[in-house]
Amino acid sequence: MVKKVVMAEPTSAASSDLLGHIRNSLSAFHATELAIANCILQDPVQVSRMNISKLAEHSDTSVASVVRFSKTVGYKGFPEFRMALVGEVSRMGQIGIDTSELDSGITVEDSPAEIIRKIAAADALAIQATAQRLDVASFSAAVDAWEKAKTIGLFGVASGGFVAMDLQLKLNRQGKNAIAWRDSHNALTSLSLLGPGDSLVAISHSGTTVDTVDVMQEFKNRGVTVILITNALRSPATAVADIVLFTSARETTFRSGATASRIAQLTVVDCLCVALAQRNWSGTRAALDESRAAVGSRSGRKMVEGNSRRSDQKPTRSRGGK
Amino acid sequence: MVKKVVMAEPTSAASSDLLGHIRNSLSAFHATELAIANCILQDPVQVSRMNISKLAEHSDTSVASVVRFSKTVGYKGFPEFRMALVGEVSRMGQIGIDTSELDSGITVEDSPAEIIRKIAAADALAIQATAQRLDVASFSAAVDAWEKAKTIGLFGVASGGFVAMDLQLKLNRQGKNAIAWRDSHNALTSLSLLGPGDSLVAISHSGTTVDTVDVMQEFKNRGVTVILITNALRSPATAVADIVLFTSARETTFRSGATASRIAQLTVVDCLCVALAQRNWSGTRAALDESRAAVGSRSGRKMVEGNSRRSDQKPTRSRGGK
DNA sequence: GGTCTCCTGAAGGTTTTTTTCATGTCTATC
DNA sequence: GATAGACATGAAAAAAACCTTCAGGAGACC
Repeated sequence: MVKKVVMAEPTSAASSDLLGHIRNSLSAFHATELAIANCILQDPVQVSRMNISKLAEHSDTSVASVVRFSKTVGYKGFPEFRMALVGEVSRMGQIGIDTSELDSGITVEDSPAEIIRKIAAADALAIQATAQRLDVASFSAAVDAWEKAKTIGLFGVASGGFVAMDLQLKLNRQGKNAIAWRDSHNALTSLSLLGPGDSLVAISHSGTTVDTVDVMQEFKNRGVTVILITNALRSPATAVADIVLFTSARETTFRSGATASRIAQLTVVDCLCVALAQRNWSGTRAALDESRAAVGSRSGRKMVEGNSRRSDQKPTRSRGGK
Repeated sequence: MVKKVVMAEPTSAASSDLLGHIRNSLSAFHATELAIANCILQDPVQVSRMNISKLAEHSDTSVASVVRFSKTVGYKGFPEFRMALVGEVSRMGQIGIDTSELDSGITVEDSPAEIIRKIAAADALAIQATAQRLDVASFSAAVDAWEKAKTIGLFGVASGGFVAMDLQLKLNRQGKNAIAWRDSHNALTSLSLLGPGDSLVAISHSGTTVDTVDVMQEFKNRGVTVILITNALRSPATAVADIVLFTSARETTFRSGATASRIAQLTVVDCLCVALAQRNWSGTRAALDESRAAVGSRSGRKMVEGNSRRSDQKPTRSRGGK
């Protein structure tokens, strides 16, 4: 009465290697089961989206056979099986954005869906690569410089200017004095706003923009700590900067290429701001902490709640719409 | 007016941040939706094994509400939703912490390296989740609208304004007429610049900014096609827009949270621009393409299967394969 | 060559999901 | 303050997906 000796443990939809299991069992399958198995192995992603009749049709078998197959490999029925397959596929998909594809860029034949996928992959990759390569020492040094600075100057041209302005917004929100300039004339006119101990952040993808280098040099001459955010390993700008933070966006064809870089810049800038906020916060928090310790009820290490000071945080629970 | 083209891509079982998306949208949900969402967030694993009636019962709602909920968060129906949930759960099980860590946010004790890692992870996730759930039909509709438009208006306040300006730069570079406004007064003063057939892009993370909604409404009254880029599932702004493109950035503690969203916005905007460029490009490039085809180097990797269920939707292009 | 076993698909029955519709609640407006 | 409209909600009917039963048929063994 026993049907078969295949079997995994029943109904464990979680972590078994379903596809491997099927592949291993190929020899034990009958004709129709084999047809179904091949369909599944050949394109699990597609199959995971089919309903039972689609799969039956696609494998030139019948609905009943698919049900039997599902049971044979160890599930209560087709829905169970499909859920396991979905889980498997989802896990597999997690592993790989294959980066080789990125270099090929976007072609005229690419569908909208493919465009989206490719660009998103490139952007996400840029962020991750940037985070990975970001030199922690330089990063900390930059935060130090910011913390020390009375005023922070920000400079970027074209799209880099938007990052600078964005950064100004973020810093101001923290109560930090910051001014963004988007052209060298304005920046140099305001030269006297910064002095020794202050800090200038220059944002330049290529690091070759003449204006940017000029501005950096002038401020540096005044004793201002110059921080550069750039994608280019070596450039006129890196030569001038005191602290360099590298983004790692790879250029792809068909796009201005700067977008991934800008996104990476934003991420870096965001990290810096959070790190700065963290310091201030822990500073103001120290007093509070001490007094609380004095009362003796010190329990939580978590900082999340309450005491929002001027910070832009929302209360943890109520998210969304403001 | 007519039906809006909203909602996320159907059948995407792969890697979007479903739970984060739900958590983000909590504030936009009604009572019953909230009950369902809480059930899901509280124990996704368990829920992923329930059928629709079990979930309805478990959340003290009705099956109809569960179906509506599934659609609201962007799936064609409950099975689709459950499959996505299964995928999510499966991945979480594999990686372990991952996304839950994001919610804990950044603590005072985090080292700079940890700050970088967490923020980068959040930003990268935002991009991937956004790409995954971006509705291809809406996306294409937006590109259509742009292609048709004589002039494109762009509106965003605060940091959304930077995205708008950035976008203007990109469009201008393509030779497309575009104007970015960063406050409603300027925008409304220039009302007459756009007319029927033209297009307005509004960028609003929360979708609740009064100025933005006002501007959208005014332009819509003039017959302008209004495109909205937002993170909020339901908001005053989504009610007005003709085409909605959703970003999926998860709010985290300790940060304004808008940064991940802004990065996602940039990615979306970049995709749109590339898609637009591709069309123009394919126009000028058609000849070349044909000649290439004549030589026979076209490798057809067409994806089969029009995936036709009851089509209450526009036949979006066949999705990209994997 | 006959019989037996067991695979196979079609048809019908059951469960699950979706849609429709009536009801109640909330909001906006006069 | 009352009324109309919009909208959320659940019950029930309709549709879809799924499972089981049953009869036919291919291959194996005697």
